[in-house]
Amino acid sequence: MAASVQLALEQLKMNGVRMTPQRHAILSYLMDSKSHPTADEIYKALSPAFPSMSVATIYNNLRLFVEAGLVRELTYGDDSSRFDADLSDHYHAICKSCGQIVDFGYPPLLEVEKAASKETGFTVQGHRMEIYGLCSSCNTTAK
Amino acid sequence: MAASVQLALEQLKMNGVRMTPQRHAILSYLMDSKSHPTADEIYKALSPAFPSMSVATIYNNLRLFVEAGLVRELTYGDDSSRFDADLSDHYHAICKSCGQIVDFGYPPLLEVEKAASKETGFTVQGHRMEIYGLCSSCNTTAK
DNA sequence: ACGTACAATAGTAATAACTACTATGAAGAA
DNA sequence: TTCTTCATAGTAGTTATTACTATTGTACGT
Repeated sequence: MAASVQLALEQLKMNGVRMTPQRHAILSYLMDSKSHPTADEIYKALSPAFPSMSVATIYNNLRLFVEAGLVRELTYGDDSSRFDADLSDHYHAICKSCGQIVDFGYPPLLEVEKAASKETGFTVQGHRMEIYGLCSSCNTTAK
Repeated sequence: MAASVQLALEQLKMNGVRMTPQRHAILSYLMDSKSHPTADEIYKALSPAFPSMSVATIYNNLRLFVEAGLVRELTYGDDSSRFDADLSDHYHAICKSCGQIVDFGYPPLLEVEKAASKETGFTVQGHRMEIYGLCSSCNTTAK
């Protein structure tokens, strides 16, 4: 885990991006976390270690990571963006009750991309797919 | 088209929802439009006919329609929500350059829902899928 | 090690989408 | 027509995110 953070930062350094403690902390947190945190959650999580860190720094770095292709931004419905540093092929299942996001694997939907390209004339670059429902714990708790 | 607006409003009336000119106009506009407008676009489009209409009214009614299942809310990335009154089974292709949203048909991805349910333990209620890329006109214009 | 250049940070102000609130006005039943 | 109640307009408030600027810190060259 920590190794790939180093690797990612090396890769950034090539483009004139400097390595700062804050940047390192944000990326590490994202890569270690499986919970697809929001900017605010990252802010709160790192506040103890960086009491003077600004929210703007979080946003700046998240945007940087997204532009560098190290992190993916998820815009799920009503509230704030979530961020995912897991670049492997996977999709998300989102609980409508508790908001939890769970990863699941499935072969990429290339068929759909092809069909869409044919029907719309688009040059397809990618797609996004999510499953909505109730997670197992919400399912047993709620009626 | 106009007939189904009437039908929809009849259906709403059963739940104590009144039929107002503004409400009618918003729903008609949505049902006639194929462009998946934002709240602000609807506001601007109806302003000539309803110069005194409030943005709050737009949002109130959109929420009402969404809760009644007459309209679907699309949260595409950075900017504001878009709304779609086409309830038939279809997906969206979104141009990364101009932001245009084009409908395309494809059989519902029930296989994925089943697989996700099996892997995550979710009770699946639905899914969302979009294709991202360049529309045909942006593709020829841009390099 | 030291100095320098320039990117990054902190802090705050600004923006934008959306929601909450309240007094007035209109739908629709009796 | 009259009354009840929901809807609207207008505005103030909230929240996520961005813009801006002075200061700080990184990393490269020496």
